[in-house]
Amino acid sequence: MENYQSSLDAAFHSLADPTRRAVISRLTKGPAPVKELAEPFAMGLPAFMKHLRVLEKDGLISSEKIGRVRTCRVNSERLTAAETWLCEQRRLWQAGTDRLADYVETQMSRSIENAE
Amino acid sequence: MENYQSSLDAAFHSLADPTRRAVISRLTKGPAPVKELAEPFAMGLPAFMKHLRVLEKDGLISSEKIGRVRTCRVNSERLTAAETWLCEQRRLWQAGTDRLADYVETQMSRSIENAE
DNA sequence: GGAACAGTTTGCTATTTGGCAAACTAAATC
DNA sequence: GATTTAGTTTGCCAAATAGCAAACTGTTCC
Repeated sequence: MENYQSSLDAAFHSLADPTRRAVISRLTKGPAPVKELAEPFAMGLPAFMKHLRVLEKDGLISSEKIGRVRTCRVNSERLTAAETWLCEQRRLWQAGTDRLADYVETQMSRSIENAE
Repeated sequence: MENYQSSLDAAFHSLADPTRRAVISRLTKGPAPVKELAEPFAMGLPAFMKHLRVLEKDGLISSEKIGRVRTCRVNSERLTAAETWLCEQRRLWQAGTDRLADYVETQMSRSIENAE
C-alpha cells in the first residue's frame, strides 16, 4: 500500500504509532536533529530511522541534512487536514444527537400535555 | 500488536483506512445495519466485516445484533481523544511559530535602527 | 418446511510492519 | 591521519493486514 488514496490515509497511518506521535510532539516545539529525537527511545537507530522515514513519506515532517546532521521539522498541513476531518465528523455527529435531543424533548412535552 | 498502549494508537490506526473512515462518516449521521454500511464498497462482506471488527476492537464503533441484523453506531469518545491530541499539537506548533514571528520582527526593527 | 436473507467462519494468499545486528559512509575533532 | 560521531544500508525475522472464495448459521418470510 505504497500510494495512499488521500493524505488522510497517510496522516492517520503515521499517527497510529506512539513513537511517531512522540516525535511529532517533540517537533511541534521546534526542529531537532535525528540524534536528539532518537534519545528518549529504547530502540536502535535503524529502527528509529524507519519511523522517521514513515513520517517523511507520509508528509508529516520534512528534513534536511547539513554536514553529518539531519535536522527534522514538522510539516503542519497534514496534521491540519486530519484535525479538520475529525472536527467535521464531530460536527455531523453532534448535529445528529442534537436532533435526537430535540426529538426526545418534543416527545416529553407531548406526554406532559396528554397527561394534563 | 493486539494491545494498544493508548487509545490514540487504536483511534488513529482505525482511521488510517479509507473504508473505515467512510464507515465512520456514514455512522455520524446515525446508526446503520452492516448490509447498508457495506453497500457502497466493492469488496466482499467478509473483507468488509474485518474492517468493522477493527473499528469495534479499536473502540470507535459499537454494535448490537437483533434478530439477524447487526446495527452499528459510532462511539464518539475515541474520536474526541484523537481530535484533542491534534488540537494540542497545533496549539504547541503555533506557539512556536508565533515566537519565531516575534523574533523575526524584533530582528527587523533592529536592522532598521542600525541602518538609521 | 423451503427459500431468501444477513451475517459469520474458515482457510488461503501477498504485502507491510517494527524490530534486531552488523557493516558501512561521511563529517568533525584531536 | 586516527578516532569519534551521526547517520545509513543491508539482511533477517515474526506478526499483522487486506483481500479472496467457499461453506456455514440463524432468522424471516411465503
